[in-house]
Amino acid sequence: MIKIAENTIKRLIVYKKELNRLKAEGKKFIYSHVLAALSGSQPHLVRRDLMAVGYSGSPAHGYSVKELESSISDFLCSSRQVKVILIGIGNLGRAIIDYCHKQNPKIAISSAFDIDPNKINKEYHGVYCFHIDTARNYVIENEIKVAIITVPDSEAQTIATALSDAGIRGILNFTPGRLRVPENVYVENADMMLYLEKVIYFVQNV
Amino acid sequence: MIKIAENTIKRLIVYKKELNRLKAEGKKFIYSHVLAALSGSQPHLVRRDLMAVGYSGSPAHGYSVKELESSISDFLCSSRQVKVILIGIGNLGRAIIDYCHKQNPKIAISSAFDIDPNKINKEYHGVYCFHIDTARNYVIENEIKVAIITVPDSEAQTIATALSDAGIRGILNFTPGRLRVPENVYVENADMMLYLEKVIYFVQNV
DNA sequence: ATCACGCTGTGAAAATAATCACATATTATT
DNA sequence: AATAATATGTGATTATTTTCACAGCGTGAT
Repeated sequence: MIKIAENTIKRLIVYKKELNRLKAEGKKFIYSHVLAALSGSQPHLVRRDLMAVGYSGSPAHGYSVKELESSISDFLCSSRQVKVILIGIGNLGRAIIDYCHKQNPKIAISSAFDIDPNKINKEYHGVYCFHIDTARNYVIENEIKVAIITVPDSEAQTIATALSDAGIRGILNFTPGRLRVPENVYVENADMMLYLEKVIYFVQNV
Repeated sequence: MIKIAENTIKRLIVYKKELNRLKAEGKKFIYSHVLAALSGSQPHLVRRDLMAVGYSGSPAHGYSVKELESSISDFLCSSRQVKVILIGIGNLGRAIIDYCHKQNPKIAISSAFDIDPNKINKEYHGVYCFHIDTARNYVIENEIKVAIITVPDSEAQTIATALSDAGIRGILNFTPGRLRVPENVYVENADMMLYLEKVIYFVQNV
């Protein structure tokens, strides 16, 4: 497989999101410069990025919204549906369940896990919560590949290790600490404080 | 001012976080290769990034943890303390207030705003919540420069426009939509669904 | 006092990413 | 049917970012 730049992936995900919106609005075709404007990108870059996807538009109408959306969607994620688990039913965990629920039908949070007995055996926006100790088996039995970690900092490494042992392949980590995981586990750190610091930097310095 | 790459900024923020942890652990000195390992970076890149900050280490001991932390901190954010407001007391808003509270003493969420009467005039982790219509005046009177938006999608653009008019300079947007704001307002989009899609891509394709 | 070691700081090189520029294609118009 | 207008797709170019490589320095050992 040809190597695709990480930035290209990030932009493709944004294009896809915009295309979905356009599709819902009933728009049929879109030009690279319009998609660029909607996505905070550049027309040249949109076309360059789409080379990776392999979808071709028409000089007359631009890209078919529906076809391009489905091409990018297939490129980014070949499976029909991806099952994800979430560890840690705090405010953040609940926000994510709610959000995912309405946002992307291709991604389903199939179960949640927590250590607090008050949270276990309840449903949150349709997602059932089990005891955290059962997560390991759940991952094995259901061949879960991706987990979202929204537990308190102190628990993060323990659960990351357990999940890695059970065969998880990707973690979205909302914890501020850096997780030590095997080489073959991809970790994306989403430390919200860091985003805030970035905003503050650009406000003060640009 | 010399232009600093956005990636450099992101890494510096991570270095700072790690240095803070090391400081708390009582570590006095650190080498570039250790800091790199802790931050998911490379020794060369650490040294290159630190050129922007202008702090010099010693070949014998590496960098003084305390001094380097404070140099990066000053570089990223010169003010003693930054006041930030948060719009939208949902699960996500509460999670952020809680998190910010314990994470970074230099950044303070000075007030929160919501439209729901049940949430107004209450405190959340010590942050008082006002009616959303008062946000505009609050920004003007307190010279607030940075806002966090965690309202439902449909409200985001309205509040972003109001805040921009009131003189906000940076927005951390947790809403999936792209905000239209004046040129001089910096927007950082933190769409959690996008991070999740990124993880899924790398799990399936790398 | 001298030497060896291992680090930092940085110019230079390599790799990567973004932009340009234009040949090509498609449609609407005359 | 020919022409004009406009957008795509991509080789070439430029800009940016990362990595390399090594001089120079400070420390501890001999």
